Amino acid sequence: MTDDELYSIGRMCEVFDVTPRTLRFYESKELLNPIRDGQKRLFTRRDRARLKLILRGKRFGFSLEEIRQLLNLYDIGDQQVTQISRTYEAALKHREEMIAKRDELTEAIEDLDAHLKWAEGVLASKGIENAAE
Amino acid sequence: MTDDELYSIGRMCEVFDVTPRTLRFYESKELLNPIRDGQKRLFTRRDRARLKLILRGKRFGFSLEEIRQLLNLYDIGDQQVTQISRTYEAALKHREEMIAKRDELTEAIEDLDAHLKWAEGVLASKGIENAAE
DNA sequence: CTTGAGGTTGACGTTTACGTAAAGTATAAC
DNA sequence: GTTATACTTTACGTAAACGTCAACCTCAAG
Repeated sequence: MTDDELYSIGRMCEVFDVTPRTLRFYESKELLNPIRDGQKRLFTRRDRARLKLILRGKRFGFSLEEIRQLLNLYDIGDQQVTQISRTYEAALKHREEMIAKRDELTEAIEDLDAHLKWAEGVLASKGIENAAE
Repeated sequence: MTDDELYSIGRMCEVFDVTPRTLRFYESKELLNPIRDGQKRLFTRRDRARLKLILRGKRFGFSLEEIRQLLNLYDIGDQQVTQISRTYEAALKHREEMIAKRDELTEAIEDLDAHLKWAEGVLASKGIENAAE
């Protein structure tokens, strides 16, 4: 296929805006499995895809452990059927969680909007008061 | 008004499903300002509203410090105009962040859906294979 | 009066998610 | 050959967000 290039740790850091420490840490936690060229790590397309998912998950407030569970879904190919269906169930739950989170976010945004509008009102009237002094 | 009841720390813990330690910690961080009856804390309607926002913020992956900034918007009444507009600006930025986060969540959900569908396919065919043995 | 329920203030411990040196290796460039 | 660049492992440090005692108060009930 295309894009089966291998990235050095430095390259990874540039592309994803993380530190080497972070990547090594994720490897130690078995979130990434870079191959080796001697000592050096080489990150595959799969590692890059996983890292993207990791960073995404983090932004949503998931812990690395939660994310680790989830990552299994994304390379489900080489698992037994029972394992796949377990992973599948977990993913379904996760999906529910994400949807709930999105709904709550929507609510929070609307909430914030209301307060922003109110603040605009306050700013306007206080501006007038101050201008009147 | 209505609902100006004061909650004990125990009551708060039941209602919001947190520990006393958490509430005291939030107070020490100036996220909550319970009044006192002697030594005992009494949480006002305002504290409850703030706690709700805190827990919400946490679920979205915001740090307590970020949340603290935001909380200011919600009782903006007794601030100077310059302070209000600063708070307002911060809230606008926060709003952008939340919207971005929601969009990304939507993307992530669609992404997950695709993988789920694929997994369904795998499960179906593997199920057939296994049934054929 | 003491007992229990519910609260208090320290203060040290823990987990997560890395940061930050310290010291060594490997390779390409001068 | 040494110098710079990029990387390595090992290991202690740190910030955030609480958990977990220990020792104390206090007030109503038996």
